[in-house]
Amino acid sequence: MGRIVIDNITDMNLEHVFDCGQCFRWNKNEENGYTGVAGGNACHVYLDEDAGLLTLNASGGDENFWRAYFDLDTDYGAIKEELASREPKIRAAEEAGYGIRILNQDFYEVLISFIISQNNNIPRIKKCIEAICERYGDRIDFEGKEYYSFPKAEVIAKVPVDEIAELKLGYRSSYIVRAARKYLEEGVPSDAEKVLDYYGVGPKVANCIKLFGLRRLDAFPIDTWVKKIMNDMYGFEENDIKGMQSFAEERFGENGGIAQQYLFNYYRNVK
DNA sequence: AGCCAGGCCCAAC
DNA sequence: GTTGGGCATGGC
Repeated sequence: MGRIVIDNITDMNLEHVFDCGQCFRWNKNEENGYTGVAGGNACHVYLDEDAGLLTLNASGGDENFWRAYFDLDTDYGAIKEELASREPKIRAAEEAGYGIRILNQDFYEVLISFIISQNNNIPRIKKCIEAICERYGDRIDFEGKEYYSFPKAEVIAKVPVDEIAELKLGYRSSYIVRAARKYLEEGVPSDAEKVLDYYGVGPKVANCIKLFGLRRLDAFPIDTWVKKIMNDMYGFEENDIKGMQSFAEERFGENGGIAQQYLFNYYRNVK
């Protein structure tokens, strides 16, 4: 598909985009960029922040696809100002995580990925997802190397649970197959609250799916890290999930999910 | 070695 | 409606 160069890029930093826990299939490459797979396309991406140039070298996907995927038409500078005006203490987290953008990912890929994420750590989540892709995804040959798409729901839905369990997914194996089947029947939910109807999806994973898979930017996922943050920064007891949710609603509002990404990045990668 | 990880299900209160 | 044990696996 060749190279795509997009100019006028501001408020973007690849490390922060890919290392804030929203996606699992992008890794640093040897040319100071990142390589990953999205929408069935393998892609190398590079950013010259000073020049404001984003360069993509992908096996597929046109500029419109990648522009949407990387959320290039959202003004994050304005969002950061709005959040900080309502809750000044977030400024430090915004600065530490400058250039985070909420990717527009495929709902079903997000659904399966965050089912895998539960009670799991990020390095192992990435390994589990790559294992599923290599085993059940479509091979993508690109520049002499092999990549794999995220497997279609049609494929996963037919896999016996004990077979997919060979990939060391633990008790999540059955959740995954059941989720693929449900998604095949129902498609992308029209009501975001319905993600909770998936077996194996609880409040935290549901909020991740809403935020990353349905672009519900107000969704505020509370995991073990955010509990620590909310305790440290705002004095909440670690089991006071309701208090934290309503605080996020009131203080961060429609951009609560973006605020959460800054905070999550801040505590995992800085503090 | 032992605690913990982007938690959830289910039974028992 | 809330609370706590159990859960597969491996990173650190």
